Amino acid sequence: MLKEERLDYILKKLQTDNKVLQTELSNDLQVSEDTVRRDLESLAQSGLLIKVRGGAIPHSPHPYSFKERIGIHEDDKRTIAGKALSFLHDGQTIIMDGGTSTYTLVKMFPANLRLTVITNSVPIAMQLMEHPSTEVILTGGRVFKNSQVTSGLDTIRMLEKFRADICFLGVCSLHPTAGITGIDLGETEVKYSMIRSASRVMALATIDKMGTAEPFKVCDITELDTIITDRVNEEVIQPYLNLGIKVI
Amino acid sequence: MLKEERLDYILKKLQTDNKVLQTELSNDLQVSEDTVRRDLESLAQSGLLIKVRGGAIPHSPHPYSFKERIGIHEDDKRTIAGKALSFLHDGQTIIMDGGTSTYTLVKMFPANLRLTVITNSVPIAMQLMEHPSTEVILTGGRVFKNSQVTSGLDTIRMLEKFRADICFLGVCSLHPTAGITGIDLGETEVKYSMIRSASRVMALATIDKMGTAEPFKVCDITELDTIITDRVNEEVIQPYLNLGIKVI
DNA sequence: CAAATTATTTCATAATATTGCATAAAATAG
DNA sequence: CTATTTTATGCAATATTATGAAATAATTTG
Repeated sequence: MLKEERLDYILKKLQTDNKVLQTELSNDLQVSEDTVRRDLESLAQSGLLIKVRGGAIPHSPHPYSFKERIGIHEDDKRTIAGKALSFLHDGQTIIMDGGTSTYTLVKMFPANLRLTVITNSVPIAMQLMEHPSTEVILTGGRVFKNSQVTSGLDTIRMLEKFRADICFLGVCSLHPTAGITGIDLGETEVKYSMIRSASRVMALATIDKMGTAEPFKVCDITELDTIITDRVNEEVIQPYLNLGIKVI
Repeated sequence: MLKEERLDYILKKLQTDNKVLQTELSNDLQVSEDTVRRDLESLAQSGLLIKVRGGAIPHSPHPYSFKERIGIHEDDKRTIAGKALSFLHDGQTIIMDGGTSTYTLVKMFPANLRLTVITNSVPIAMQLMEHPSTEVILTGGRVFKNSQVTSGLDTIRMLEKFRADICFLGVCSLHPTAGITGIDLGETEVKYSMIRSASRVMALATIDKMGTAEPFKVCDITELDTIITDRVNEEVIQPYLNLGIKVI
């Protein structure tokens, strides 16, 4: 195995897991930990990652402040993203909302999937730069630093020009009667615009976000076609099913 | 077996396997490893693959992309960025073109600098996410993966709405009579639009880009106010000074 | 056509680079 | 503070690369 292959593997793993452990890598790659350490060192030298005791973490601390929630909910998000993947097919046009769930989904895109992705998320656009076969359209506008998405009139105007097959919404809060709600007025307006521009709307939400509400309303819950969540809890999801929304 | 046949075989194998090993090739082709090494060397010379210890790996999917260019001429770019910094003051609105020079400049922004930055570069927007006091406006549009910028009509329309104090242009080629030129029509159009939306235009260019030209024209050289370069070579810069352009 | 030139390839050998191991130093957790 | 884990260092084993000489093949030239 070439050294470059190892480096590649490490970077890919870092990309999906948001961290790498030397012991794990030593196992995966079948080389000594010394070699792994030296590999990490050289990657750190080129600024591709940050070496920490016992392993390494990605260089660009993305919004979804990796350092703070290392690994937390990461598995749940991958579960959700895995379910969402099954709805994606070559040739579709997809609107991708910002957020950690959608970001995880994008990271899991198979290399041969050929999509057109419309997004207002800077990290998602950045991520798709690596993807060989997606067409990326970024909506313009003012960039919000905490959520790392563009928003405002420009964003909304641009979204209005598209007609997508599916909109994947990263939702903050979901409630059977309060609907979909968020903590920022500008962002909720953009989300609503995304919903209007897509034939089907799928919300990605970990189970703990269901049944909660925030100050600003995006839309009624009935605007959703499907809710994709990590664990399907009968009790929690029944109200949504009653409204004719699929929950998987 | 002809040398060309061997080279062909190597490239095909590289395509399917994503790597080649010298030992393997030596076996497959029934020639010594020395010969294989020389073959790989010549292929690497023509930029068809990247030679690494023990074999070779393919060129990254988008050749000469932003990612590969980053790091080359890094010192020169920092010199240029350092000079450019002196023109920046709190409260200004700046248009930042894409490119590695402008990216380096953005990375060097002092933490307390309070700017409004309008850019079509995804990595620059991403970088400024870390910056505490800049306002970032990203122009929308289709994202080009090589240069990692948005371009197209949406980008141009959005740029038209702004009036910036300075436009920092990352130029491909500069020539006293041919003007500023680039290798992609869409991108040159966007650059022109940036120039029109700013009061002063400053080009960031390493000295080796001066006196060269590419197929698509951005604008006449006289549209520039200032050229910021790494080494001020009297002979090279004289034609620009004669046209009333400052060179520093 | 044959000799001479040139290019290509192999082999032998020396120089370099990589890797894993042993051990000591340092950092971390309990 | 001590036990444990991780990191750093030197070193030996191995693998890879570079170099020059010799052998071979291809091409040119008279």
